[in-house]
Amino acid sequence: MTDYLSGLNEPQRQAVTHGDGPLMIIAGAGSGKTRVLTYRIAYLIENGVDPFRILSLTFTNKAAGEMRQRIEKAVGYEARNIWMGTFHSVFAKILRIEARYLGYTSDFSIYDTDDSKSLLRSIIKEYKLDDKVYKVNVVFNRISGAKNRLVSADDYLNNALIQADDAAARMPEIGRIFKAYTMRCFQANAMDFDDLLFNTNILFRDFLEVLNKYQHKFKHVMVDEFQDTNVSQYLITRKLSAVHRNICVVGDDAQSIYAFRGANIENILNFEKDFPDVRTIKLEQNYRSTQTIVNTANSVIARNKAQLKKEVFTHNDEGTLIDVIKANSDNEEGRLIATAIFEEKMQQSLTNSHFAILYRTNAQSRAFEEALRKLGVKYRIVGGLSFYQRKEIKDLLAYLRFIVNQQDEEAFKRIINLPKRGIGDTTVAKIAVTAAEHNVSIWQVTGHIHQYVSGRSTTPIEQFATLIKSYMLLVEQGKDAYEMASHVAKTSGLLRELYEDKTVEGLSRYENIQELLNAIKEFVDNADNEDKTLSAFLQSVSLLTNADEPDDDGDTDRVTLMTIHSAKGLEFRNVYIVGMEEDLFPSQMMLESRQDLEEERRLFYVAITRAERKLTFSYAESRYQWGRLKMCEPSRFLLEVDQRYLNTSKTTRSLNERETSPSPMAFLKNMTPRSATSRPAASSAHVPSSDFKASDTSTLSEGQRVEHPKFGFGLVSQIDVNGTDRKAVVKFDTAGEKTLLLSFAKLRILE
DNA sequence: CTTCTTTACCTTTTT
DNA sequence: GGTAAAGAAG
Repeated sequence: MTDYLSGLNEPQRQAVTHGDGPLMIIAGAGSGKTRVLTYRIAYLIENGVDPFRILSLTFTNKAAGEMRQRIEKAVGYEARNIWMGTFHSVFAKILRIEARYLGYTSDFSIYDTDDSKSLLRSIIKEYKLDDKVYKVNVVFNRISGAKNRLVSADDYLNNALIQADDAAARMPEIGRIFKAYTMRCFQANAMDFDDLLFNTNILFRDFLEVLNKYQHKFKHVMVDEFQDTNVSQYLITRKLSAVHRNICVVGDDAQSIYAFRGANIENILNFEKDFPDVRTIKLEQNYRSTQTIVNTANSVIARNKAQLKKEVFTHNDEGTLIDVIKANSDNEEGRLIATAIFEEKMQQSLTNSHFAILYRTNAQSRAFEEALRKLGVKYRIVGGLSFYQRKEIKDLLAYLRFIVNQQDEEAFKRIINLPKRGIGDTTVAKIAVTAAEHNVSIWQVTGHIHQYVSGRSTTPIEQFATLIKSYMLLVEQGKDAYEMASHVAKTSGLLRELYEDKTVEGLSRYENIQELLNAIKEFVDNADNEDKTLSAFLQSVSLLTNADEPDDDGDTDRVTLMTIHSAKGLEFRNVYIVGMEEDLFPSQMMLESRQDLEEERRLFYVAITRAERKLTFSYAESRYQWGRLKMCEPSRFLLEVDQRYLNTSKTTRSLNERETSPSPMAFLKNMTPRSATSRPAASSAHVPSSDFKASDTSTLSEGQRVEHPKFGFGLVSQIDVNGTDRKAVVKFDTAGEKTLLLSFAKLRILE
């Protein structure tokens, strides 16, 4: 028996040593899931399974990398040979090998979401459809959703139900757009994120010899975060494991937070149908958190109806109560949290990396960044506008993409006039039309422009084509990714343009390009990467997840700021869940569009269970949104927590209200989220809210004096009309220079 | 064709 | 408030 097994509890040990046959592990939060998965792979290798024949699918590349390291510790360098990565990266790799079966070349481009939307925008325009009706985001989501259910463009068009749906939504042309989009991607030798999975399914469906090859190759298939896989992903793994039937899935239905992108909890139920001989093991003991945290999490998730039976418990100590912090504004919330972290760090002698601030949306990070910076606390932000989404980075990458794949329409559009060559939109459109008319590629037209078009702009176009050809020649001569990238940066004029820009942004862009070049150098120097071509680099870079961002320097002792979604799978000693306000968390959009409070609640559950020792909730009463102040109510989730576990004494600290304010507990109990009319009485010093009657504000105009139940008297300085949404900008006497944007309903006209 | 100005939309979450 | 598309002017 291997020695690492001794540290495991019984269900963990069973999961690790389970031999052949399907296995499902339902792993509660903090139950040592990663450990089990790691040991299980190590165990298989020790028992003679060839690492080459293990496929392990994880949620982020980083998770894969860490797991690989841990396995390496147990079984040695052989761990390098395991097929490990995200669904997208592993199947992109397979598609690259088998591209020709699908009519692609192995140099196919991967369109990110921006590319996809840009292409959709073009198509909607070309079809002369109203882009107010056909909103790119909506169209994109419809198409993406279809592909994740393995519905092709033709299926989509032939499906009466879907067509009726689209007609009802007054977007009957989505099917046609879908079809055109698919064709354009194919012509561009490009796949979007969904295509990587969709096309893998097609590959395995239509080319049995290919399916066979991989079915026999992978003796063991493991899927982590199984609750977040969609149908398309599930079918791939099911097919791959059909021969050996050694499929091991690990998941927790309580942590399913990606239904919005097609993840399907049903997969867990289907799994038992598809593999009737499955062995199911539940890991229910939490090793991560205090009893208070575990119990809090349980009290929250217990409200959900859709869930599997599971009893998460811990033998850890009770721990401290959960602090609840109330702030006047988002900025104050930032200051209070930053201060709390600073003090806690000093008192408990902790390091920055013990702390994480988790929020619902990326936009919330700003206030915390500012406050932490002022206190001199180092932090890192995961996600948000990632490095690879910055303009200058995408520009250089577009050059590289086009050099590798001249069919890449989106890359072409990006670089044809960058730096400025005097080639405008009209010319680009002319090229596109000409290409379509003659049924040739854009590159064919660009490369032989005089054959197709005559005009003044032919000279710069010829120069552009010559430039690209010179780059292509270098690739053929075997230059690696780094040599190519630095050569292109220098000779294309991109770097020069940024160098000449002496503004702060220009400087930072210049540095970003340098940083990208460093990253490429690292890629080339990394011995693990056998293929050092530009093409290989591009494939790897387009599938980085936002958890995969390189740390900007060696200083890893930083407070972590990120969305709850990004925090999945991580743990921190102290966790601050901030922005606990109705309409923010739970998100208004989620409630409106999908009416799915349960997924938001699972998200809350995930956030809570990230904490090991100490948890803090905070919310603000007002928040800047689109540059204007907006009033907020505490989240209903604060009421869903078993109140015994909360310490609300800190909610008073920030109150700049009168002595008459109620105790924080009373405040929490009285509040009724989502009903704007019944604010707690005591928060209005001027008018008890029960007496407050809004007057008819249809005649509200600038310069009028008004009264608000909470803020008292003020002067309307401006009327803000945004579509049907009319709001008043009111300057309040009490709030000093504060100007608030308020809906009419809460205002009473005086005089 | 470029540059400057105006307008609209935006904020869920991510591969 | 910040971006990106559209409009106006040179």
